[in-house]
Amino acid sequence: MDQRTYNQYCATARTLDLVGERWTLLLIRELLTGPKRFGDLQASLRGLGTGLLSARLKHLEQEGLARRVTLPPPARTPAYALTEAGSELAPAVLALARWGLKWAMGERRTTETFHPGWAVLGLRACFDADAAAGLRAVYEFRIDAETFHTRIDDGTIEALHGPAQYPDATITMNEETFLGLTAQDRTLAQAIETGAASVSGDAEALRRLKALFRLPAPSARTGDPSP
Amino acid sequence: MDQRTYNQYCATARTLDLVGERWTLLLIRELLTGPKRFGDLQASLRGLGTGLLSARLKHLEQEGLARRVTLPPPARTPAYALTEAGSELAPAVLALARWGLKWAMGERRTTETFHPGWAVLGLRACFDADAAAGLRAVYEFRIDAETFHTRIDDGTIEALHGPAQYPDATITMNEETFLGLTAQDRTLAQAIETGAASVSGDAEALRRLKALFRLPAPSARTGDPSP
DNA sequence: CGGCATCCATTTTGATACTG
DNA sequence: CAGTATCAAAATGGATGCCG
Repeated sequence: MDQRTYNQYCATARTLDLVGERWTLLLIRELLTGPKRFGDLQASLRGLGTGLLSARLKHLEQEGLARRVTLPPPARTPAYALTEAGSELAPAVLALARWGLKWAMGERRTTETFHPGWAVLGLRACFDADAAAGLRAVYEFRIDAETFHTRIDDGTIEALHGPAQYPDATITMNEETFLGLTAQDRTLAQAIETGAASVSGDAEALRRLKALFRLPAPSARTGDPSP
Repeated sequence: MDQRTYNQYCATARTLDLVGERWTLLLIRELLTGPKRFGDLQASLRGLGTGLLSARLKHLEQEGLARRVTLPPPARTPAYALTEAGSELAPAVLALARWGLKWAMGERRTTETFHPGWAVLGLRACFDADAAAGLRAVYEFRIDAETFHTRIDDGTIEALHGPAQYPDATITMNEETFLGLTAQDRTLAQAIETGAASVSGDAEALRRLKALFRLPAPSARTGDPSP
């Protein structure tokens, strides 16, 4: 919010003054998985027009949360990346995502768009650091046309859009199968058995994969008091 | 957002559909420190009109995040409290607050309002669980007319508006002194020395107090790339 | 493709007046 | 107090059209 500030000397309000406007946190969600071009951003955010996208990006740039970069060769096209300050919004975005996974997901509505790329952040949201103790591995996921990867290093995780340079293991499936996994309709093992998913690469890394990410058990929101 | 949904099958977007509208997260911030009456909420949120406040509360109620309660005797007046689902937004709100403490606070602007009550959540945001190992104590804070307290129990913290029933220690100061502490202009020890703050109660609890809360070092937002 | 400018219908909001 | 009703101002969404 630019002119429309909350005018509160409060850390939460000051933060929301910067990133609380419509679309802004979703824009940051997109950028948290790596630099994106203007068109990619717009394609991911149906309903956000070019004018508003442009204004939001300018605002983030002005406030030191994002900056324009030129993608390395051979792309050389302009893109947007988060600054350090912007990247550090990850804990907040992940907390919102975790809440949503538990309290707000349910069935996919027919009007809703979906991009496998959104699951990249889901990996971070569901990552179980304890389960990754002593593990060092790079996994590459290929869901339909989208590729992303995650680098686990002993309790830390990095999850980015795009292919990995040297993946230890690769997991491939289509979008429908992938949605089935996130909805916990079936497990990865089951998907592999039926041929809906395929894996390749380091056997040990693949064996440890399933323990790394823990989806919260979905709950229904009721009028019950807080415990 | 009611009609205006992002229409994305994504946990972050679904969450923001529920709580991403203007004022909503600040409303939840208020309720995270205990039930509040309609008038209290409006007083804390300058600029939020009665109409919008009413609409937001209705929306939160409808979505199972808050509910109307009747305050226990002798008050008996209607108020609003969070449900379990609403309370679990605390990690997200605290993450936004932590980000703001590091990247967005700086000087207080002359137009900005301030309520000591906002610091209640700050206590949770800055709480260092490790430093609280083996500690069990209730602290009561009195800043001008506002009173709040925090109950520490071996790595867990609860922070609520209002007085504590059996505080182990009490800390008293005025708003200006309190702001000086949060701005790290001086320490609590210094404030006590100059008589700006006073403490009473269990000496051991007071001795451990200063280690419990760690304010992040403020940083400036620049265009630097994320590391 | 990457972006800005413009126009316009619809929503959201802010501010204030008003009622039980 | 706790809200409802009302209205003007601002933000948004969608559709272009334009330019490098």
